[in-house]
Amino acid sequence: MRAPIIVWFRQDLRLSDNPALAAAAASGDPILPLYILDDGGRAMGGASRWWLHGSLTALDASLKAYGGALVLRRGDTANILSQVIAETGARSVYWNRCYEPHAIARDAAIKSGLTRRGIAFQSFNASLLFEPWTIQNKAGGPYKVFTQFWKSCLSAAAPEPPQRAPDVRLFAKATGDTLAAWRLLPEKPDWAGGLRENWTPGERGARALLDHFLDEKLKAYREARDMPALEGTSRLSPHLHFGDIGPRQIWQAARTHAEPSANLDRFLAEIGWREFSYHLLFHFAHITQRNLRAEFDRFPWEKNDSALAAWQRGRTGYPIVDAGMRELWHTGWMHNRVRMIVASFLVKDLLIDWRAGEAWFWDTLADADLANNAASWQWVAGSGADAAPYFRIFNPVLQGEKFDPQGDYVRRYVPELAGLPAAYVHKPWTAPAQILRDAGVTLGKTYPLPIVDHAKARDRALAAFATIRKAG
DNA sequence: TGAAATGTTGGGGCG
DNA sequence: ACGCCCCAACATTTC
Repeated sequence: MRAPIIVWFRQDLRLSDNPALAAAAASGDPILPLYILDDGGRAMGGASRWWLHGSLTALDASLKAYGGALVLRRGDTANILSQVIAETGARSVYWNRCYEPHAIARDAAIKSGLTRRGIAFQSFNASLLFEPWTIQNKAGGPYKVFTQFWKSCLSAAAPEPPQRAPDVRLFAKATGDTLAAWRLLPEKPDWAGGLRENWTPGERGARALLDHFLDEKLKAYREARDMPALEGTSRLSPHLHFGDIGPRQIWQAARTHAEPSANLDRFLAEIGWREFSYHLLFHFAHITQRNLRAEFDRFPWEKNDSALAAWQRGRTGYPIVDAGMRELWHTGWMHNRVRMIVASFLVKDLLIDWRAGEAWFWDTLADADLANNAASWQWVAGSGADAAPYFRIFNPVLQGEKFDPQGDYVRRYVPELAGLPAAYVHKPWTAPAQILRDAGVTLGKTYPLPIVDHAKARDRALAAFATIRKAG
């Protein structure tokens, strides 16, 4: 028996468009598919763990169809790899690249360890259309402005077409954990009902969602993408995070499915924002912790635990904000337009540090992704690259009325307001007493009064912004 | 990938 | 008929 190749799965939990797996399969050597759960890094949130369970289940099932099985190990990544190499006599390890700072450092250490022991390794790109070091501005540096970045990407060499799932014929075996033993699913209480109703983790679920989006949604994408009551977006973000699907597959499917159009360009540009986040994180690794724009280090954030808690639980008294936060809590996901609204509210109306919002999203989003999360929060806060200027402050009432005109989104996630007519559903405190009574709403009791006055909060935010602008 | 404040314009009411 | 005022409606500027 020939020595096996370990295919180390990470954020590429799929068989198609998986260059590491394809290369291993092409070698003709037996393949040992391995996934390592390493609790050493930033702890995964509950919704992410739920999703990971589903993706690993699906990947294992796909491998079993070929007569293989996914080997699960838990512990320090480098130690696990050493053990598996020793146990199986593997002579090489293939994987697809990750781009988070800790992953880069970890993988560098692993590579030197493998080199020392004479174990071959190869890494591939499965997760990005344009790897961060391949795109640079005229000065040879990283981009800090999205439109320029994306223009540069679009004029660069086109992404490789995705590869089909290889016909894997030969597997190596090794012992491993059962997935159940990892206890990734919530037990007492089982809060994952909303996730199960909304999502099908894994490669097939991702492909079905993509096809549905291209068939039904793309033609109206530009308008519908901002309406949270509609399913106008692809909802692929958690699948992309775990690698149930890769951006090359989305890119190719979208471009072969649809004629060139503003809708298509806009959709691909959203994939571009993901690329931009990875570009930023790679070149400015500190953005997960620190402001990209240093003048924000002086920003007078306020510590306000009760306001933070009200925001987290969807009890701010602003219906569109509360609907978004409850959608997140219930489904592990939030519509993009609403993410911007709730983030603006936290940072600008409550003056709470974006890092508190980033941490909450990290804990609760199924698509929690270091690059996207940090870059997007800094974008909203104004401290990031190509950021919204700080004075661009969303009015939660106007945003609600503009993007959820009938109030359907609010009614879905804030059922205690469901009886209010559209004219008041985004500002219940302005409703006449009789209308509130008819709707069964008692403000301050069945639904909170606004925890801040937006007009005052806006003035306060502008004043806070002025303090860092003058000084710097 | 805003909103509010301020400025401008033009139609209609009215003396 | 004319000038004046009011104020939507729209545009521009500012935060």
